[in-house]
Amino acid sequence: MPGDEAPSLRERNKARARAEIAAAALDLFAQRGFADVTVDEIVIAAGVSRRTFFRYFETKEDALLADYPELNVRLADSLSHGHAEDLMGAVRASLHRLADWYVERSEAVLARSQLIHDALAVAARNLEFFSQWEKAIAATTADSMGLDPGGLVPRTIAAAVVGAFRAALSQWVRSSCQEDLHALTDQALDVVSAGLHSHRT
Amino acid sequence: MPGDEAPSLRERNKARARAEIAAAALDLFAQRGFADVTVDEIVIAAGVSRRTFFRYFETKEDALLADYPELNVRLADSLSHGHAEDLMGAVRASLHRLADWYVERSEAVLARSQLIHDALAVAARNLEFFSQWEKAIAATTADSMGLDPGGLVPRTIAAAVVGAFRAALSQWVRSSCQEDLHALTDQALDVVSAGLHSHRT
DNA sequence: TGCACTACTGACACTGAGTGACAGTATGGC
DNA sequence: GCCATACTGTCACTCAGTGTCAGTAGTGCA
Repeated sequence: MPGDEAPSLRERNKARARAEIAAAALDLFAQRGFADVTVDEIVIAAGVSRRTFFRYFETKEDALLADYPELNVRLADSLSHGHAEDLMGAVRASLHRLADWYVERSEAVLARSQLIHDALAVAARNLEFFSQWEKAIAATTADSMGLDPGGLVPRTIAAAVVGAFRAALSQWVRSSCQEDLHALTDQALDVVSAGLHSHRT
Repeated sequence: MPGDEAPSLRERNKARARAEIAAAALDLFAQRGFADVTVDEIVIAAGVSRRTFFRYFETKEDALLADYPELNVRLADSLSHGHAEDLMGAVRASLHRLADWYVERSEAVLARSQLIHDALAVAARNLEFFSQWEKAIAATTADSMGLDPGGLVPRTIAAAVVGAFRAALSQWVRSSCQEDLHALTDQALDVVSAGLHSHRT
């Protein structure tokens, strides 16, 4: 299969071009906001043609969320290495791997978080990615429990887990990445893991 | 305040126009899919001008999800009437009121569910509405527990609860609205309420 | 090194969503 | 009936996203 091991010159050029376009876009977005930057301006800044931009990114939103797909494969990879006996442990470990990714890019995450909530279309696109995580976790859950991946219980568990992680991320960003994302993730997972009824007042 | 009690002729005309446009749009979407229908075709079918369409709906997606805002106010209304002593009970009751809404519109829900997943932009917009429910439930939760509505615990609880309801809805649609949505809602809520750890294999 | 083959890019024209401005028409209060 | 206000239609415009095709750079092979 192509793309394995040694990336060719073409592959490397593609990856570099994609990263350069995304960087140029993020730079402009950070200066003037998502809506006020046109694709024309991005491609001029990046030194490529309009058409090339849309070969790398399906939409303008995707240019802002350029590295999310990488995050998806990281989650899928991590989930596939977990032990089926301890489902929640495997899921928890996978989420901590995602947390690592976020912590490594604190500044970029912070710069983007405001932009994401400014434009409704970006916010919606952002949620799409979380829903992909839910699918992946539901599949793993169903697999370990011998259930239908589209069934009620796996989907409920996946939604609760990803929801917990979203809450942790949100709190982390609110603290300007000062709090410990791993600790927040554990706290949020503890809430859903122990059960919501224990939070009666 | 205007709009209360007796709706004027203007108000009724607006509501009717909006409903007619949405009906014309849904009809065309059902025939040929979301992407293959242009706004021009919708406005011709509805007998209004292009500009009028965009006065009633911000985007083409919103024309398909026309009655969702109504659902949001129903949730907010229901939550505000709950007793603070029994948070989970109030939330559960509110979700059942939403379930009623869906059950009343089974055919329309079914017709739309396919369209929603066909177009990525619609699916993303759809998730936006669920995230508004999360905000509302997080606010209620925070209120009843004396916490920050944007804090970790209320957001985690809200995400888990709404996630459970989404899973129930999804399972209901998969059964072509044949299963009992209220029972599915209760089952999903029981999963998150009892705690995920109880689902170890 | 030279030659074909394939992947990628740029240029151009086009469709369609969404917006701003303004003139015309219907509604509600007097 | 008259006037202020809300609503609608028309027109012109910007910009996102797509199809096509010719040109160029990277790759495999002799």
